[in-house]
Amino acid sequence: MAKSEASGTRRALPMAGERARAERRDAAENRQQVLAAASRLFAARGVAAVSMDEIAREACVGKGTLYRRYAHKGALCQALLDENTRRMQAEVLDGLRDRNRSALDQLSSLLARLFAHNEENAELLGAVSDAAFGARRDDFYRSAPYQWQRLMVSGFLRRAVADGECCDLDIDYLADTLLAPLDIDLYLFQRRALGIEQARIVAGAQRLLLDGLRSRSDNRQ
Amino acid sequence: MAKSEASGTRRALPMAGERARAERRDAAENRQQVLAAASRLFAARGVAAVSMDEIAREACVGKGTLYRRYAHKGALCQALLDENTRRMQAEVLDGLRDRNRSALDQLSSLLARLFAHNEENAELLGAVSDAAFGARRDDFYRSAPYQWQRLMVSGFLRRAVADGECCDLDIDYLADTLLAPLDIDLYLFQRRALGIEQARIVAGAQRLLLDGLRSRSDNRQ
DNA sequence: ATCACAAGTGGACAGGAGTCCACTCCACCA
DNA sequence: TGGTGGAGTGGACTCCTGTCCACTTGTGAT
Repeated sequence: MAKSEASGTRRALPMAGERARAERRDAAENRQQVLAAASRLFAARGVAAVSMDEIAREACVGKGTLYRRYAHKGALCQALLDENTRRMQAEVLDGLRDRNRSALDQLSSLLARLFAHNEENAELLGAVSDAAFGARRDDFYRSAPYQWQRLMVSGFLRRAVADGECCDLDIDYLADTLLAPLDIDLYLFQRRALGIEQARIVAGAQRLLLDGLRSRSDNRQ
Repeated sequence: MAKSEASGTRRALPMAGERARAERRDAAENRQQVLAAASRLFAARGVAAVSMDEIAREACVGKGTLYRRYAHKGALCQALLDENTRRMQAEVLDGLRDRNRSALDQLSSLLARLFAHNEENAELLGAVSDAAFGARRDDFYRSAPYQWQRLMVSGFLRRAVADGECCDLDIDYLADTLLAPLDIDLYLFQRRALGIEQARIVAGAQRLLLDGLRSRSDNRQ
């Protein structure tokens, strides 16, 4: 439940070249309190039913403190997702070692892993999406987890073109477009409202997208 | 600005088999007031900057009245979009007359027309999307305009399979998935943040999706 | 014309998000 | 070891959404 950034270390910005001061001890404690409280309340009553006020109260912290750390509920949910996100990323990176697989094959696996991530973290991902509106419309697309996905996809695409698996592609456009079917709102609609099982979704997406990318001799225009 | 449902007719539910009473004259007037006020304020200051309170005030109507008609700001925006939506639908239906074009060709045109619709109505579509969160998560996917799009797409897919343009497809899954790249948040990100022009988006989507659908002899699994 | 009642009205209210800012406290430096 | 500046704190406050409900009005039936 505690994210690794917060547990153990006291550094706020572990990046290279930091001028940042150490995170204060009380601040670090409060950060823990907040994440623990949120995770407790969410588990008990569901993300949607818990207000930021309540989280602050449960964490014995003022609202200002809560908002200083997490600009909105979506950011807090991102933080709670952090551990799962890292695990997923590590798994994907692990699969990358197998140099025998073609770029498109690996892209196909990535998609499967990302759909699984959707399935496993549906509620928090939904909350993240809920918070992205108005001025925050593209917060999601600018977020680190999404940009990581985008980076992976465009890497695969570049390699696929280099290896002659595809004729040339508009990679900058496609990177985001290939990820579009993963949209959590769409995914939840297909899973829950239409009752389509995860495996069918993954298979459908892989077939559509991979066939759409693959080189073909009779490629018009 | 006034939607046709409200202008001229006084019937609230023009469906067959209606037991519904006529819409009261005062109610009809207020409906007009509300739409006019909203359209005025939105034009002046942007959708996001206008609150429901203000719209009610500007329309000389109580908040209760406003909410009776439009459950939330998103629904109001849908209503304002109505006229444009109808026009777009009529155009698409018109293009359907040309019986010489293959189903996939027509699907391709549909996509182009839908992207244009996105472009022309970006702000209101964004507001509709903003309102769809939490319990309203899939309001968008259940809305009449979206269901119409879905219907068109699955119709084309069915015809494409029947005509042998595609080998068999998971139409129920694909109908929504083909529409995923039209997601207004994604579209706005690509247009504004990435600076990709509309034509490039349309071309990219058409190529990816249509090639993904088309029958191919070396089609694995 | 008049009546009964459903439809329509509007403002008070509840509750949540997010801001603001005067105040506290601690990590670092000299 | 003490002083200090900036990070951290918390709660009052604003603004907004959406609900509720007592009241009003128009409509179709008689």
